[in-house]
Amino acid sequence: MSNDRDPGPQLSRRLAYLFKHAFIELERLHEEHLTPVGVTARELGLLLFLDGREPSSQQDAARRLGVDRTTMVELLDAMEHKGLVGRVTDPSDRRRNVIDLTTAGRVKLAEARHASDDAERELLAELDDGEDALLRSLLQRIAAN
Amino acid sequence: MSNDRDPGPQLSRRLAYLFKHAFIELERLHEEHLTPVGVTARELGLLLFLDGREPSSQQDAARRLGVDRTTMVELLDAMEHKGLVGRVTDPSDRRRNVIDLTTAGRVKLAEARHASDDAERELLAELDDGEDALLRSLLQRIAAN
DNA sequence: TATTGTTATACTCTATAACTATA
DNA sequence: TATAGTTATAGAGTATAACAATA
Repeated sequence: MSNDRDPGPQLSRRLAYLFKHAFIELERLHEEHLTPVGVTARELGLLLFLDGREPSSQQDAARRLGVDRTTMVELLDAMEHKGLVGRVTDPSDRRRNVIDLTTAGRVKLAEARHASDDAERELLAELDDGEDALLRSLLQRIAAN
Repeated sequence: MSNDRDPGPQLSRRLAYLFKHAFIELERLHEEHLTPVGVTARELGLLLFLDGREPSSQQDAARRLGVDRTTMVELLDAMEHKGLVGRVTDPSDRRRNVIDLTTAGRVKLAEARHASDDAERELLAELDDGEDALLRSLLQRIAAN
């Protein structure tokens, strides 16, 4: 009996299989490259979201990142504990917490972004620069619809 | 406050975001198109795996589909109950179950494959045929490495 | 009355451990 | 002793419900 993981051509040529494979593999590469930096992929997502943007409430951030607000609480707890973000109650609406990047958060973001770039390059190692750009533009058009 | 789900350009141009979006959206489209057919995406995966292939043991199928053997038990329970697959104890090793597609399973596979084709077309609606083929070949090269 | 952040609880999905029958 | 299938249990991850503070 073969020990292989190949599910055969009927399945492995399906778009769902191909996207799942790329997604899972890129997640694995991100974990590999981000662990030494000390942030998770989701934390990098929030850092990228916060960078170069108006300060945002927790719920706005949660909505835009596609997590619910209870998950956002723990995510921010961890990041605040690491000193990457700060929570400040909005003076104009004291129910809201405004989230902002700390200086340490910006430094960590730069590191994490480089780690993510490495993960992307590793996934696309077989593609040349033109193919890399082409893939991104096709994916962006899919996401835009 | 905007009600949008846009996480901003810093994140939405990242490869991880783009792949995740395509993957999630295609999953959603599959659920939409497969529900009327009466199979799940994972069941379609197993049908595709079994089609045109030597009969396979449960564990071999599980390994190749990337699920563990306990999950395979419930998956096969459901499919056997629907009459799509049969379990036959292997005469040469009575510990093993050989899984085979029933006639009803082959009919259902054809329906489900069409539904999946529809889901793929809907995801790639913005792309022309050449771009569709290009995307698939790029993804296949990524998966092959 | 509605909304934000929070906490506690429930649910879903998958993995782990343990059992049986076969080898 | 080891492996295939099965079942029961545990764990991670996420969503739902309920609560206090504020609007």
